[in-house]
Amino acid sequence: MHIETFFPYRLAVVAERFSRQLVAVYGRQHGLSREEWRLLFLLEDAGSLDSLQLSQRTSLDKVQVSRAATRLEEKGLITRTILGSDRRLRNYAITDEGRRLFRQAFGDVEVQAARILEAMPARDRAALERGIEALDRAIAKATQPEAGQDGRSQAADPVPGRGR
Amino acid sequence: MHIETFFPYRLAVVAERFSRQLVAVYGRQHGLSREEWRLLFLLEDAGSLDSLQLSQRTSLDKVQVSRAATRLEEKGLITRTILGSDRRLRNYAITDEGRRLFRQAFGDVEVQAARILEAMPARDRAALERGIEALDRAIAKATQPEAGQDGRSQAADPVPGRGR
DNA sequence: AATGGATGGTTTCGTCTGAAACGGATGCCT
DNA sequence: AGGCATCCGTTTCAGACGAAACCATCCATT
Repeated sequence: MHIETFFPYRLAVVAERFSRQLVAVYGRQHGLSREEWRLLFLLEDAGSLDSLQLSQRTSLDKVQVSRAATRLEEKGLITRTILGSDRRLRNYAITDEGRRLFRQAFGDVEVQAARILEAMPARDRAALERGIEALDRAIAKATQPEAGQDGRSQAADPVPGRGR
Repeated sequence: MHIETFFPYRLAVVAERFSRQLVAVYGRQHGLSREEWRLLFLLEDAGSLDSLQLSQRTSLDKVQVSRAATRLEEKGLITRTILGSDRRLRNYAITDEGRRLFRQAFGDVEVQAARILEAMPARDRAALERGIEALDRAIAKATQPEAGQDGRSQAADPVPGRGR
């Protein structure tokens, strides 16, 4: 078996290479870490989110959110307030400055992403999008085998769910 | 723009989720880091490689190789010798113990990968493979030709071309 | 052969990361 | 109300990482 043809390796390498092209933009050029970028992305879209909503919509765990939010707050890009209804929770909101920075960074990232994706034939691009969505579903399916109705429950659970 | 529909985000999240399913096997279960895993993979295939051949065939940089090789040597899974022909170079070879461990880990990883990929309809799987290969080519295409406009030829390609 | 520049591997440094520990806050149960 | 388990966010700690500095070796030129 050659590693170059082992699909999981190909996927990981290509995905990382693509990601690096974008990190080069929002990271090096606009000074955001990956987590900060994602958090700003969510907040620019929603304006304001509490931590429960946030954890539902990100692939970030609570530690990552906490650290990214600290840095974003220090930079004045978001505000973080304790919720009155449940003082364990936080409400995150994007500031004008944060919105301004994000929009600029997002524009640049979009350009870079488009530059790469438009170098693909349209059919390949469609195949990629289709394949990624299907893979996502397959992971969910293979990871949580029960799914209720058809009763074909796979035997022992070999990999405890990713505790996020 | 919702982050959930931003393609670069989708790709990164899904690829990482897939990767985690495999790291859970060769990592948690067999005690290998990602870099150790890749190095063993190459060496099990080739038996023995010098560092030049190795850098052509991996996405690992020299620091990662050095560190992973140190750990693998400590564990007795590979040997590392200085080449007589050029004493700057190293020759890496897999040991019997390394081969044994890798084969076991590889079997387990393959099962886990197949469990997920076989949960996809065959056509989606084909689309995914096609899309990934095309994306790889598109990244190469969109990043290489930038040397022309820039005046300063900034040769240093961070990812040396994958020989093929 | 000696010098200077290039090449390859290792080490160092500051930062980041994940897992676990921690501490505040809430809801449940008696 | 008082315990007690649970839930959240933050902090801690040890290990991992990337970039740059560093050291050894080779090669080209003289």
